[in-house]
Amino acid sequence: MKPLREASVADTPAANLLAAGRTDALEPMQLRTAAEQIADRLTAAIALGEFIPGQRLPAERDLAAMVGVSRATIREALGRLSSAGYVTVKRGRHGGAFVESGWGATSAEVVRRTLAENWEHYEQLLDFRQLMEPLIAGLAAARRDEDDLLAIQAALEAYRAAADREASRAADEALHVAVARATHNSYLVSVSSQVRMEVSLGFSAEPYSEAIRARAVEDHGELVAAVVKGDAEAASAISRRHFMLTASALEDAVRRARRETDGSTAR
Amino acid sequence: MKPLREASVADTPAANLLAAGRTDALEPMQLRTAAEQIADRLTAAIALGEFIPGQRLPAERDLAAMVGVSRATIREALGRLSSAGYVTVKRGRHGGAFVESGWGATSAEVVRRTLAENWEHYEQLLDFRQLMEPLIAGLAAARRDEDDLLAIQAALEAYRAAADREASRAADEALHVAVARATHNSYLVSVSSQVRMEVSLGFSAEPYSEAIRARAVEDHGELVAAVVKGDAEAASAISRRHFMLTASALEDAVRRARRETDGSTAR
DNA sequence: GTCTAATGGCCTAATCGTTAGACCTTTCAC
DNA sequence: GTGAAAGGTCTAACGATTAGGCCATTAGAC
Repeated sequence: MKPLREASVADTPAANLLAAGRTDALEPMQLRTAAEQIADRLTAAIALGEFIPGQRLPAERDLAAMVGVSRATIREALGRLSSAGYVTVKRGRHGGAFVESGWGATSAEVVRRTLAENWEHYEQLLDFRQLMEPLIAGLAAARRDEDDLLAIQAALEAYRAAADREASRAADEALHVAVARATHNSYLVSVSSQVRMEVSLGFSAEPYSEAIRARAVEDHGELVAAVVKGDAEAASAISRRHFMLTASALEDAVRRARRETDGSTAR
Repeated sequence: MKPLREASVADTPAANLLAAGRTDALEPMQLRTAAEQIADRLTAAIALGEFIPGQRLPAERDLAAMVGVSRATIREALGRLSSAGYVTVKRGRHGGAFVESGWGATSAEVVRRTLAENWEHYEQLLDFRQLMEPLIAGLAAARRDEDDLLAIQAALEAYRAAADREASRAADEALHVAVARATHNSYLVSVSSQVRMEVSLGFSAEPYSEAIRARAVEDHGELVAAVVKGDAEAASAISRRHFMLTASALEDAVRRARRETDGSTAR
């Protein structure tokens, strides 16, 4: 059987860092081949907007050199991305693996089912994000130096200028990385980045509309202002408010999706 | 050359979750064999006190069955633990791999050098711990239910009853796990556990004395009381104080060690 | 229109980690 | 002493990975 969980969206990279419910030292090991791990990395990179839709990944031979692995392995990994619908591959000169937009070959249906199945997991993920991000924002305000401010303000400008949804997401990621870096603690940078990745992979369609974006632009402006002023309290509060909003939007969306799914399928 | 970093203490399992400075998707991959991963897991389990010194690990054939891997692979992993000095292996009936006490075949000298080399890393680790633990304590106080309280109080009793240093560490771990569980967020449980593991592996000799233990017993008592009362503020404050103390003790110890090392070797 | 360079697609031989299983050796409890 | 429970060792087979070469397709340069 196994109609779902074949190459589903949240499947590939879920077994990742922070993985809730972890490695109790004597649990069966899940052997992961190099190709799988590379596929996970690339998926994560796409999810985090390091490659935006329409963009071409490096050539297979270049990827192989960069990652330090043979071309055959890279091809295996790309094959997975391709059959999961994240990229499409074209041949010939200037061919390559191009990031799909819409994320959607592996349609929303699968996403919805996966999400509904792991709902408790995602509740905890959102909860965790709402705890960490205000902490990070407050700390960034307290610790930022001149270089941090420059990076943050540049990222904010880029966010304001972002034209479409995809550019917006990439800029959002960059901004949050810049803020996290301002804490001068690499653990926080790492944790926040991984949380964003999991959120992005889990909820492959984060709610987006002109209204939401307008709101986000405003929030980000306020957040950056607080960080610039060095007002930790304010930065923390703004961050908390911001993520409460987006989280409840997500929760609404999922609840709606869940109702549909429960209606159409048994179990 | 390469006199250090051969099988040094912090070496094996450092490339782990939370790993500060992580996977930028196109960085060279570090292929890790199953044996390496299992060795890391076992090392972590020992570091976290899941196996205490003198205790015997399960028989190779049993480990193989438990982890879901062949005996040859288990032997490879145990070989690493053994040559790193974490366990010693005895043959014959009732033989097996026994956890070393003192942690010390891989003597303090190596530890000191490794620590001094990665000092910025450990500063960030301690910083991170001082941020996360108060958050966890406060949240535990706010969210704990009856079951959590039972578990926490049992762990506290066990800690009070712990006879020697090793038992004390195992009980400490259990108590902190119980508190983290009370947050009802598996990400927090996971993060705090991993931080404790890294601290334990990095500073293989956490300061210990009757005075320190007495202080810890007191702190833990107060912390648990605050959690029981549901007083998040107090729990958070106590936790902050507690970890500030232990962190500065660690920093002192390392500074002292560093001075020695700098005196004896020319970088 | 033809050529050419850059790209993906495909094949092969060799290496290495892993498996399953058998058998040997050591040690201790009875 | 004997037997059972452990670690120690060997082998044949498999699968993932590598290094390298060659083919097929395509876009741009001329």
